Amino acid sequence: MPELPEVEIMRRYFESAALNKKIAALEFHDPLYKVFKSSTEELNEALVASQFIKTERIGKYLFAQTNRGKWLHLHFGMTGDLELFRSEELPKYTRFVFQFEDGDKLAFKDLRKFGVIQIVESPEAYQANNTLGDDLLTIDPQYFVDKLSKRKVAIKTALLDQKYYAGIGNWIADEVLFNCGVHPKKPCNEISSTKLKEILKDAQTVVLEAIKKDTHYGDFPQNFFVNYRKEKALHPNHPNSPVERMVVGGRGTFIVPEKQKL
DNA sequence: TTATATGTTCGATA
DNA sequence: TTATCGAACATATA
Repeated sequence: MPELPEVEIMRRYFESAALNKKIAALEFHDPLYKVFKSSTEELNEALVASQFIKTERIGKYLFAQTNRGKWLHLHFGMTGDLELFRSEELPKYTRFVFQFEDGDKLAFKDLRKFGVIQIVESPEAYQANNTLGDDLLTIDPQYFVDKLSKRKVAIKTALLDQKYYAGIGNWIADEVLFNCGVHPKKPCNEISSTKLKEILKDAQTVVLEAIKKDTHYGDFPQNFFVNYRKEKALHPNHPNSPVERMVVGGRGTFIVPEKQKL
């Protein structure tokens, strides 16, 4: 479920589901240990009998601090999600469960297992060790221009890179490039500073609106381009220019040809 | 059966 | 050394 807006919505869900509740036990349900980047011992040590006191989000990365100081880091990959439940039966694709003292259980579900669960010292330490940029919403326009204006990569590829600004994913990149009328394969160094600033501004606007409307994947505001993000779809403003699919940076990419030219 | 899917990482190549 | 590219990861659905 996870680009920046969805992770922000998940952060709020996590807070309402888990904050200030004592953790009674943990359950591990991923036999291949793909999503656990910390050992079961380390997770138990840091989490059992403690409680979460605050959360933080950087781009698509969610962090929660325990009252014992350590931070839990959650990443949702392509298909990660959280679900509060009380039944005996596990929600489908559950990989991990927090059992709380009050009987609530919080499942980390992840069909494709691209997600991550681990204990870290702090969000800042994680950022430094993994070359993760600051959250997209806090990025300064001049910094954005400085980081992009000399690169030769396709603009879409650069937008998906989390190194300098974190949070843009595949549909948001397409959304923003459509809004700004930029072809995804356009090399960064051929785009004016003014246009780059417009791209940043639009990305932030899209993200804020998606958060405000409580957007979940497959359920976007009507005016979003993502609703037409499939081959041959007709956007109402461009009835004579059906949506075209291509691959940019290894990702499926959708454009309206008459609006986004190379 | 083949292609595609909300993401990231790592090895190869330029 | 740095920048970029492409494959790989795991699983379901069209």
